[in-house]
Amino acid sequence: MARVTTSPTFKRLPRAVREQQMLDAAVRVFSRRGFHAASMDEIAEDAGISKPMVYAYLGTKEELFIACLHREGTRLMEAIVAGVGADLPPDEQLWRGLRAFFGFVGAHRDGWAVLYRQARAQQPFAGALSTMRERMVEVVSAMLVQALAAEGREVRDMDLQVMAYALVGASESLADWLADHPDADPDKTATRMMNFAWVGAAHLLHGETWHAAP
Amino acid sequence: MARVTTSPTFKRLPRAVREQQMLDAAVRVFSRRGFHAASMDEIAEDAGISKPMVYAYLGTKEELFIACLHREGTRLMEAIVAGVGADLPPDEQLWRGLRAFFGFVGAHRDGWAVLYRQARAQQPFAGALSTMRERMVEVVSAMLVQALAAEGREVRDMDLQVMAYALVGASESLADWLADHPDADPDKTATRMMNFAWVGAAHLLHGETWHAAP
DNA sequence: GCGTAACCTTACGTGCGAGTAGGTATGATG
DNA sequence: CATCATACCTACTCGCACGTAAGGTTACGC
Repeated sequence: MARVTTSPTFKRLPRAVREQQMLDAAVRVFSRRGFHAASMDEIAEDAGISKPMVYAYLGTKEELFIACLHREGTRLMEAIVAGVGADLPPDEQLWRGLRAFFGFVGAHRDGWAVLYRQARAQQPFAGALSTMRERMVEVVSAMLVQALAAEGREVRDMDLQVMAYALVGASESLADWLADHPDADPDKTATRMMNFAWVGAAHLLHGETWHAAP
Repeated sequence: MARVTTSPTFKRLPRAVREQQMLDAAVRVFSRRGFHAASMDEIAEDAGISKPMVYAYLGTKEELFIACLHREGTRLMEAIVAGVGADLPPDEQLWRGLRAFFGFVGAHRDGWAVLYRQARAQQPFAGALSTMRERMVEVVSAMLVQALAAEGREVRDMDLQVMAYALVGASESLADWLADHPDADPDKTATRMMNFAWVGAAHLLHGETWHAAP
């Protein structure tokens, strides 16, 4: 033991910085290996640090994963709410929301999308994720309610909820597709989603098409 | 060693039967634990058999999982193609397809849905699953092409593919929802999906509604 | 009735990876 | 310069679960 320490090629860094580096590494490794197959050793190595540091700063493997989930989730939410204005017409709101969403996923392909896939499958995290999804469904539902109010119509709560769920689900699916196709264009994907969701298949087939305002 | 064998409460069974029991158990355990957290011991115990039997009949853990995936996937596909007639009008085709799909998921809640979630997340199986998904997208695409031909229209291949993808994705999402809500009714879910997919949000909001033929 | 093949078991070997013990450098503060 | 906290490391322990060796027991054909 007591080997001469490796030449101090890398400087010491304050905790906050290292934590971010670790989270970056963790997201990378979790996304390419999956939660269980990812080893703490690999994460530590990828972060350019040794394992006990990870335990010291971010705690156990589960806690680390939760931290990843939390950071990425927050970023996504912020990206979306930053894009969508509150008192715009519903189609414009939806369009901006989708645009922000797919833009974000496109910029964080391997990071976010696969992390999402992970959380959905692994038992302990399903809860944490579904909370986030609930929030998105809430947002979409609210939007739909607003649109309905403007029309003077009403729809049963359940139907609305499920519709919002379908919308969110379809978006997640296309996000997966986007994450797997590096050449695909986020904006184009958003436009396609918009057409599917807003105009509807039947009217799409009749030639009706929604498009972004010029 | 050489303990007196446990009283032969359970008879010896032919291979084919035991294999099915093992697959049943495997689906149950994989779905409630996730691939990695599931142990071969637990699967064996759940099947009422000892571990080496599982290895003898179905092979390694990965192979076992693939076998589950294969059986469930085949069943689903059969359920769907059995339901949908080839030369019906497109909306009727879609409706029957959705009905069959949600009916199947409703009947195999914990089994199929969670298994699907697993395969999507775990590295080695993503391929096997995506093959199946491709087939479904193919089917849906073909249906859309047929519908378009009837209208004398044309759409770029890419757009069509992505639309089919969105449709399949939205369905999978609602299937997840269905799997998590034991009280929900599969047919009702199918109807909601049909409304979302066929009529489109915009026209739904204007009061237009698709419904099953009486 | 007796061999042979299929069915089924208990009881391991083994490797990998989560988590930890205990110690070393380095910078800030008096 | 002492001293204290923070950053960081090497080198372990330990349990879990995959996969297997080696052997028992029932059925069935001849």
